[in-house]
Amino acid sequence: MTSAATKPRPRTKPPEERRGELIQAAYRLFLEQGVVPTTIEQITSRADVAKGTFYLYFSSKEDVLEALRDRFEEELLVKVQTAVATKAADDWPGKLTAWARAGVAGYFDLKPLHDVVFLESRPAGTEGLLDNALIDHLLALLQAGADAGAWAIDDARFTAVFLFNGFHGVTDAACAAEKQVNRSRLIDRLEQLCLRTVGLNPR
Amino acid sequence: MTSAATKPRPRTKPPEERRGELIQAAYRLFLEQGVVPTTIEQITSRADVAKGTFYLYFSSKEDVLEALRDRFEEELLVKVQTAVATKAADDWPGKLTAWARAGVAGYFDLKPLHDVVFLESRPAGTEGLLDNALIDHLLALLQAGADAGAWAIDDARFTAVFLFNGFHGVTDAACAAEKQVNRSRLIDRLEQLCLRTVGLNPR
Amino acid sequence: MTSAATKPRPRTKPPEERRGELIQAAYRLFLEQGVVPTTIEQITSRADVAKGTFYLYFSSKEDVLEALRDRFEEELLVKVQTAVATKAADDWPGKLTAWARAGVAGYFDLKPLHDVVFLESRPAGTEGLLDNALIDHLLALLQAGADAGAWAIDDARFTAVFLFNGFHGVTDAACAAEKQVNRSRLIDRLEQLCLRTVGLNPR
Amino acid sequence: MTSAATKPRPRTKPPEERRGELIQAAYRLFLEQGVVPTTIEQITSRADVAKGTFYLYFSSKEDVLEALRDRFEEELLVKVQTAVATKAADDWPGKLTAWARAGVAGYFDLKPLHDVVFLESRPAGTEGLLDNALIDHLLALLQAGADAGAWAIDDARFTAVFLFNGFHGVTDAACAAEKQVNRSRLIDRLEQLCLRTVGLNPR
DNA sequence: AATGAATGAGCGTTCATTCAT
DNA sequence: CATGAATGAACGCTCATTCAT
Repeated sequence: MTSAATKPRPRTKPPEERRGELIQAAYRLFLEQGVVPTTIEQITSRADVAKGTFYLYFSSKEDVLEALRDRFEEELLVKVQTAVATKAADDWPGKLTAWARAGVAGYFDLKPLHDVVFLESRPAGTEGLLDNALIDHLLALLQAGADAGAWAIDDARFTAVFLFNGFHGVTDAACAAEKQVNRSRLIDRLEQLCLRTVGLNPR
Repeated sequence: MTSAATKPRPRTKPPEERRGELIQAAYRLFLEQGVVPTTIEQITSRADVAKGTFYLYFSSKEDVLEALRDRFEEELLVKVQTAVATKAADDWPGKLTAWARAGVAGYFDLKPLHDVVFLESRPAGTEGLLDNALIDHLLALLQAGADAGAWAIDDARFTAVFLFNGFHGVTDAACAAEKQVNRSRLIDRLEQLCLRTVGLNPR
Repeated sequence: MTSAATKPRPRTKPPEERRGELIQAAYRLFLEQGVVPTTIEQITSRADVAKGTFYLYFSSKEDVLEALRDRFEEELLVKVQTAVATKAADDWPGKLTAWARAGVAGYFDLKPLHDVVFLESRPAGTEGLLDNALIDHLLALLQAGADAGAWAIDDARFTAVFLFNGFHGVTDAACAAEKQVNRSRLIDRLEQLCLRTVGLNPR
Repeated sequence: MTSAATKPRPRTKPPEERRGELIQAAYRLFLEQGVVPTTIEQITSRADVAKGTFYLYFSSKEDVLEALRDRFEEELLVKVQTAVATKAADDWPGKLTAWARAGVAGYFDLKPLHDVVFLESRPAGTEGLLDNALIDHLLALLQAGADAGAWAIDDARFTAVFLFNGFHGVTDAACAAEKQVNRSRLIDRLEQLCLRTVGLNPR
């Protein structure tokens, strides 16, 4: 009974592409209206597929958020890893400050995504711990520096968690201050605190 | 048609009491099943009042959470203030470590409440900044210590935010590690980092 | 436990006064927001009494509307009766046109009340018949005129209903035309139709 | 877990059919119990669909009433137009009385529907004017007759409104008189008044 | 693979009415 | 007479999910 004039849209696409389109549609809607008010129907409509198709790729809205969280972590981790790697192998303070600098820059770049996936929704567990890939990377850095005698820390994981959360807090605070913060001042101060945290007391 | 056995429950109570019972009922349910799955009906049923009565005291579920948030902040602030006040007026490192110690203890005590009101639900704004009463108190402490020449910090607010978030993160992490963590070790390490953060480098 | 500062408002008033205040409060609210959206609470609050007091004077919202309907009918009837009575006993066309003229004027004056009680709510029965006091009065007039040989009508009640509804319709239509209609033209035309209806064909 | 006996009712139907079934279910319920007491749930239950399905086709109960109103107006208009069209082009009194005759017959036939959509609920505006398609049709008829010199009327719209409302009132009154009224007598009298209204004074 | 009509449990919210004080 | 805290039935509406096509 469907009219012959129905446009013969290609009824199929590579799964990865479909999935990506759905994620992108969801992301934009989350940004525009928030996570909770966004309905599956809006997502599929934006992605130009039928409602049922959503469930071919995801099992729920939470599932999409999971995917976005992975994306966030991955992107930020790459930025930080790259920045740290540019430093000389034995320039441990340099590596640490590069970590801070890249972290700040990355957070600012990914702020919208970050807010959607960590503020508006709730992963599952406890909170700061959940940016785990970042913390693990920082942990490895701190441990390596300690092993090399660059600084003295009692418990690398403890320090990593502390440092990461402190960094996270001040960066959030800076973002929250509406007007474009003085980012270089933020980095300066953060660098100082990073160094202090590992027992390197400049000045 | 109502059975003669209908209990003649007192039809009225002091408003503060009713309100308190509703808050308490909601709190317990939030703890047991989480915030989102808890319905107004369950709350009123637990508080042994009719559904409509809820709306005499609150305008929505979010409203109850607000009340719980206020309760959390108030209780924690009192604990911290009290602890800091016990220290000699010029014992700045002592005050700072007392802050950390009381903060940890308080967080452990109030953890369930904390999780309900800050992890499961979302206040409004950005996150760590929102424990504002705590940060403000710490800010005042840092500023006073700096004025007294006890330590050197560039930006008291920045440092307070950093310190608070670092503290928050490690405490959360400790709580998350299911087994009863070694709390004194946590406090020791946190004290060290607090002192380092303000430029006092022990050892 | 109530504070001694509570104003000692006179706790009692003559019943008729209380009742009148409630009716007046309800009427104003019906006008402002419509009948359905107006709650008992708003009415009592406006009348500055407690909710329960309403039920001392009325059994429901419908009950208040009933009272307002009575008021409307009474007021309009008086206007019309008065106008008709000014005419000479044998001036039947004069009486009929006076009826129309006073009816139009009365409707215009009482329009807000009319709309509240006849348009927004529903009396009970069928509609046009319900302005019964008016129709009965018109019926008596038509019958008397017919008996006096002033006009020829087959069925006085039938004619009264027809005339009343025609009159009602054109008056409503005139009111509905936002801008202040030319009321004298309305009356002129209506007079003509009244006379034609009873078989007096002017011109 | 659903019983194996769950009937595999066809999950889909042509939209127009579904819509029609919902309208019909609503209509019957409105008739049986009135508009206000009828709930969406009853409508869907009667139509043998789920509650949510209602909102696929209508946005509210008022929306269904709108549909019923359209149906009423359309049906009555067709009856009247057809009747008028049977008369000779120059038989103006014939056309007018045919209008009245068909109108009465139509009202009697559609009375239940009429009461539901115009008495129990409220369209939006002022009342009698709202049967506009009917009035417009009558207006055209009166105007054409006047242009042809068949009768003399000052203001065709005014006369149409008057006539329509008079007709409506007497028809309602006749319906309201429970016992099957003498319909031919009603029509006779109405015809006479129609003619008088346009200045044709029989006898 | 894709569709989208249909589902229905579930929720928040309102408010007329009661009755112990 | 008057109060107003408490009631609780009732309702409209949403939307994640299913499944026959």
